[in-house]
Amino acid sequence: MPRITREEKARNRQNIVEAAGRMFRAQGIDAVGIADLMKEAGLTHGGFYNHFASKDDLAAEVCNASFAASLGVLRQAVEEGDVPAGPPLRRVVEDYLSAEHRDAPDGGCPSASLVIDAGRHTEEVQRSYAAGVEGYLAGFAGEFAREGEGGEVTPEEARDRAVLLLSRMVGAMVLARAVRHVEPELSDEILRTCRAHALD
Amino acid sequence: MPRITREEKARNRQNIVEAAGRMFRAQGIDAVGIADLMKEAGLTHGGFYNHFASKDDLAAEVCNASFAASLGVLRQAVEEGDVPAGPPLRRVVEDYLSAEHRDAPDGGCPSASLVIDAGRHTEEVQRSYAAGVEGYLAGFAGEFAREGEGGEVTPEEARDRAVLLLSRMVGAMVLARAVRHVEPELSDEILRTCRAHALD
DNA sequence: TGTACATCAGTGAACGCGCGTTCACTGATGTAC
DNA sequence: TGTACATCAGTGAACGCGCGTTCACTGATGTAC
Repeated sequence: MPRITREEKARNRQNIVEAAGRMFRAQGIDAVGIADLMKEAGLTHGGFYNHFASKDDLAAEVCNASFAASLGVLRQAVEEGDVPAGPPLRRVVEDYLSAEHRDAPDGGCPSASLVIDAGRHTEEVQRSYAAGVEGYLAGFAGEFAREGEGGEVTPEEARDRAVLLLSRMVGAMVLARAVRHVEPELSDEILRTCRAHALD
Repeated sequence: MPRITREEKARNRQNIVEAAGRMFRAQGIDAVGIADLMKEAGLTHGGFYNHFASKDDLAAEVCNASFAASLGVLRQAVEEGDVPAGPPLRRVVEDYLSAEHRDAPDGGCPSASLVIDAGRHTEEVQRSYAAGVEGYLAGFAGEFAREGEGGEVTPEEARDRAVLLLSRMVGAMVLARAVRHVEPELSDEILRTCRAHALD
């Protein structure tokens, strides 16, 4: 059947990146084999190297793509203000520290799901991850600055608060996920407590 | 040369657990091979199964041992109050969120170094991890209760603060480690900011 | 526009490697008398 | 206490497996005329 159209090739590549994005976040980069993710993308494993130089090459691109998608969702939540009411950052916290986010890492924040994986891979992956973290921090800091409209919040304070918020949310999420299967109540408690006090 | 003394066997077993404790925390459980860690313990790989039923069996024991050792160090810091002055929990935060702890995960807190690994292994490993987290929380909560001596701190508040503190410290540490090689300044900033505000 | 040919994405077998685990063997230790 | 024998911790080769990666092959697409 091959050879295929240029558009089809592009679509296949996109499918690989998206499948890997879900699988890497859910299971970890090393736990997902090339054959697994190619199958998930509807292809066979041999063609992988028509698209990427190596698995680490894909991992770096996946990291970028996952952060981009995740930041997009975040920004949308901030602007549109769907279900949970209140100021944007409060809504972000509610979404982030929800049981749904804990139980579906495949579509969630890569800061949390790839935080250990990133450091154990290529420098390219690490750069990609660090850039994503910076993106999150910038988004949060901007929102803190906007909320403190009276002028009492300096850029430095906004930045500090962003760092504190991300650290808290990432810590709560990784801990909640780690104990979820054996201590569901502890897992819920961590989310609940941090949800209530994350913006203190 | 074998067979060896019972005491020697016990010492060998201890060496394996300690070597694995360091290596698992530094590199992750999956990144360390049986042969690697047996070599580090001064043995050859074949003898591993004279001591443990499987790698996961060892991982669970290592998780327990690492938490026990780590909690011991913590308790000691609280009681003895070495270099950094101030109330115990302040000293714990300073130690925990230090560059030294970030750069030497092999002797550090398993809550941070094994947080992702735990969830990806046996239920036994997860139980072992969860028990360690509970140990940390109990220790922190006890200290919060002791510090709020005027009676204004209820047990529930002490517990909440413990959950918040651990989440913040774990989040800051895993993030700082993840970006350390490519964005050392960001890594330092995360530690510095959280050190300054962890007990707010 | 039509034709001839080069390109190249996908396929699936194969390669080399390292992993967790098993095994036959060794010989000093532990034990029964 | 001394002797004879069973035990079993350590050794290192070997096994099976799955991984990332390579490769020869196919045949529809893209392109040059």
